[in-house]
Amino acid sequence: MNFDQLQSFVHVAELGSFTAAAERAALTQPAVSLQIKLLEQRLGVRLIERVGRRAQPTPAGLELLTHARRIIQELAGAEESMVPHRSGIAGRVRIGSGATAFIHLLPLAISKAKAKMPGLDITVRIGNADDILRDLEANSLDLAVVTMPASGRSLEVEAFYEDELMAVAPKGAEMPAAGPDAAFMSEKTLLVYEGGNTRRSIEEWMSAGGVRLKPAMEFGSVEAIKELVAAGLGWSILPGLSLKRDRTDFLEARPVRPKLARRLGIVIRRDKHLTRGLREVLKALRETKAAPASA
Amino acid sequence: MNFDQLQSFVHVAELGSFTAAAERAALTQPAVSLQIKLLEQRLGVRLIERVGRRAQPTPAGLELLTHARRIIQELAGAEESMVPHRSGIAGRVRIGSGATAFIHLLPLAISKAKAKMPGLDITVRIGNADDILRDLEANSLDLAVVTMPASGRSLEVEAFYEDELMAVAPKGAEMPAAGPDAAFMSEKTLLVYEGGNTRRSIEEWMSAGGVRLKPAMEFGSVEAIKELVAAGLGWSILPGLSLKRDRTDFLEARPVRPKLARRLGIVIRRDKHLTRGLREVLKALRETKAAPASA
DNA sequence: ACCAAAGAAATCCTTATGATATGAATAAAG
DNA sequence: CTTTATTCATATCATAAGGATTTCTTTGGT
Repeated sequence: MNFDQLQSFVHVAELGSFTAAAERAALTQPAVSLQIKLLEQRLGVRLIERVGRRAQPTPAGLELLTHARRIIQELAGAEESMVPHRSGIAGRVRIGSGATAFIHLLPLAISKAKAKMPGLDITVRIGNADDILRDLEANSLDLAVVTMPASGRSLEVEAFYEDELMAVAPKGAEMPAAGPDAAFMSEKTLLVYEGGNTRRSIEEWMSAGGVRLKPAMEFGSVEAIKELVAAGLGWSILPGLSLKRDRTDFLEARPVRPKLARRLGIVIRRDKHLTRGLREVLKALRETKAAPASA
Repeated sequence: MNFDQLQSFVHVAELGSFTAAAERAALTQPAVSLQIKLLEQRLGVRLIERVGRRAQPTPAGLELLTHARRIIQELAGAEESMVPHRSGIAGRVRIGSGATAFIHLLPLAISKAKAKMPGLDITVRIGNADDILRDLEANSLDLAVVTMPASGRSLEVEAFYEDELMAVAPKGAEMPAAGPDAAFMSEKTLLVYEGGNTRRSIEEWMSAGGVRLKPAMEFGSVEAIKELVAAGLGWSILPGLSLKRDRTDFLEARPVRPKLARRLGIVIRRDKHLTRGLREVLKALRETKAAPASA
């Protein structure tokens, strides 16, 4: 049972002639005869009544005609619906990211990609690196922006942004000009972001400085910590990214000594097919790297 | 663009695997790979994302999936619709009916239709009017015989049989010669058929007579009620149809006053194509109307 | 104007082969 | 002793070549 057979049948029924139907389908007349014959065999029903030189649908043919027309129309609709996808007008990119990277890095990149490709459908999932990477491996995400290192052998990591960690204090607090070191920081009331790679980096940095991290409180939100520090409740060590934009008039920030940075990476599956939308987003991200958070 | 290709695509998308899809279609895996590839080439869109050992539909694929499913379903419908026409004489008519109408009206009509068309395949579904009509609209039934009124804009109703409701009492009970009225009946122990249009008619009839229906017991089977009345457990009001045949020697039956009848209708879909089998059954039914339950 | 038969063309399927990812088992390191 | 790399076996999809089937055209009836 073929589309061609149905199409030919419709033509024959409409035109009342095998020859005319053949002509319209750019076929020879015997080909059409055969198609109808096969269709009739397949369905076990006579579809076209050959009387004299007229070809006329039987009752069964008449009923099939309505079905066939609908099927052909549906088919055209299916084809039609693929056009936006074909021309690269439509697309989808599912991004996973940590909260900080998302807030300060992705909006610009997303808007750039959207400007290039208005039909692009971008979704973002915020989560911790582990979950994000698991989803990436399961291919329920197309792209991730997470703190390195990112494990997983099926994943490809591209260094993307170096985000220096800063000591943060309330405005007016005194801070060593060369930057506070681990010993200095360990004497302050520390509000720390809980969990994640960033937290681990800070712990290692303090260990290297000979002291242990003794957080006074832990929070799940960098934004919350910023507010608390600004209100004078303690010090913190936060990603520079999160300090670029606002609250600078209530906060004192300086790079720690020795320098400590977390490196953000763009992660995709090694075998991921790069759609146009995905390429646009990647390009926009790499451009953002050059001029970060300038918005 | 082939049905097979679409079918394979649907299978791959649903099963998430080329190999599994191949197995289901009784093909080899490369055949399925090729079909998908050709389909993708034809449409100019990537439909299945092959990532790792999993296969999942792209956004374009997801959209095509809905179309493809519909097309395949339409095709099956087309094929199905040819079955009644097949081999001239064979066919199938699916009838839905209430239990009473079925037992006393349909057997005769069915045997008549079968005599005319021995190859005809007739199936009957018993149920309440609502379910039957729903199935009729869904085209999983071809014809229904139910108590009117039958709602449904896509349905065509033909009045078919007037079935007088009779007061039924155990043999020997005294009954007004002109027929019992509502007041009279309300003093008896009443066994009533539960639910349905017939029940509603009786309620209205008693309301019109100034009394309320106070059933002693309700049953789901007219046959059961007949037995109980015959056993002297009470009175009832039943369709005359159900009293024509048997048990007359144990039952006293008389039309109620004022006369009360339920009207049975033949219902088909307005756009239903009349196959020969269906026409035969309709004809047989209309003949039965003239000489009801004489068998 | 449609049907039938035979050869030609195209399509489609299968077998065989290769590449890649996954999962388990094993070895190495903190 | 748990965690992280490495290795190997296995499962999956892609590709290529050969062969079988289908389908079309040509030619000659009815």
